[in-house]
Amino acid sequence: MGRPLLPLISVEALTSAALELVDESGDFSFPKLAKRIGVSQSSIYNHVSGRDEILELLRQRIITESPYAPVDHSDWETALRVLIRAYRDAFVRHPRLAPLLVLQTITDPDVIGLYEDLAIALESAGFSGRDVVAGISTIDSFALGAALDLAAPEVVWDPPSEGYPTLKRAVGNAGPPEERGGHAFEFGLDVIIGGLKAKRQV
Amino acid sequence: MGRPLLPLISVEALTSAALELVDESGDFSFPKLAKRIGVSQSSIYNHVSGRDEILELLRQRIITESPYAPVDHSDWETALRVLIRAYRDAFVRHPRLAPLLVLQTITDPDVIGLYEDLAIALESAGFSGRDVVAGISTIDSFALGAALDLAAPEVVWDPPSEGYPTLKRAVGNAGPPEERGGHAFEFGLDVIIGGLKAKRQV
DNA sequence: CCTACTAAACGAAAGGCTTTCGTTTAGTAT
DNA sequence: ATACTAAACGAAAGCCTTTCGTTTAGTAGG
Repeated sequence: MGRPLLPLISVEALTSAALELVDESGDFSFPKLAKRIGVSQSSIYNHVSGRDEILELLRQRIITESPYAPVDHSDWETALRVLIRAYRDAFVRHPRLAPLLVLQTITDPDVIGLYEDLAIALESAGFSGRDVVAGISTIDSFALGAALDLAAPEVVWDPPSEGYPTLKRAVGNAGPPEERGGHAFEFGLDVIIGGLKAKRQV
Repeated sequence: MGRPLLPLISVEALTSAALELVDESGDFSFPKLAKRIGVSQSSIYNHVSGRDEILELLRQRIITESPYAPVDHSDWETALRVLIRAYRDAFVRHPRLAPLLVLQTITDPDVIGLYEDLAIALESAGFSGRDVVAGISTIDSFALGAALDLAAPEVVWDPPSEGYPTLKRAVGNAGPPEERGGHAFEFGLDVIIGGLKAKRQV
């Protein structure tokens, strides 16, 4: 077939198709990606270096899809809330992407920029030295975990028939699944902010 | 070859070999597993149903490998600290296992028992209704994130050469990598406990 | 004791995946 | 005009998980 008059593939189209596949089936592959765009598998390698690069493109796509307003670092609490919420919101629309990005090293500047803002907010909260990194780590764990929860809402919340009375009662009172994730996030956000406030004063 | 006089494969040996492979290379596969035990790939299916079952066996193995003492639920703060630490300790010896278990539905009763204990501790802390589930969710996110951090210590902490001054300064002050994970966990644990304390009084 | 049945090994192969390589053709620059 | 690069293709290598039929060892029933 040789080179076509107009390129059949673009990085943007590739990213969009991959995101669609992930939203629909929880994963993507080169055969399926190629089929959806209407090209052959091998042609994709003319535009990206491989699977990992596509994963990083997906991360960048969803992060830039839900931008956050410039944060005012004089109010560290509000700043932190905005940043953590932005991180989580990125995954709300594409929950099944979260598990795929866990194993992946972050290279996207937009994402690292978010970490930079987190570091600034923690410093203006009064933390310094290794506590800043520890704080980022804690926030990162929480936000990633919240995103994973969205992808697998049924994991823990359906205990076996025998035993576990307290857990079962709690789940029974937790309300519908859609609401649960949202409330859990708000609750956890309050816990993190409250905990940082308390620790700051020590 | 037919059936041997003594079985060549046991579920325990299978689990041990898979755990070794994960510790060494971050993953396992049927060909490598079979080679290590000295049998053929297909024979493994006489003992387990497939890959997912092996993953659940691995989860159970590391959880039961680091048991926690029975918790005294009259002291909810200590109880929570013990439980969260137990969860995290399970992954300290096998950090590369964490990413593999993320996508996996939890079926192991020992693990669900840990969630039951978490629910009891949160109730005795004064939480009720959907806040109990939200609290478990928050703790779960944090513990899982901490385990993932152990597996990928370099993930975030290597920003590009240009920009990101605050993040870079923080990383520079964070000390050696081995120490970093430990300190981050202790910091986060304090944040979570402190945040729960503060929220309880509202 | 003979006969069925189950358990546990095997090899072969189906069908998935990522990636590489050589080939062909279109555009671009010297 | 000639070389070089870009972007498509098919074919294939080399992984992976899982299934299937075959062979043989042990076990239970008559």
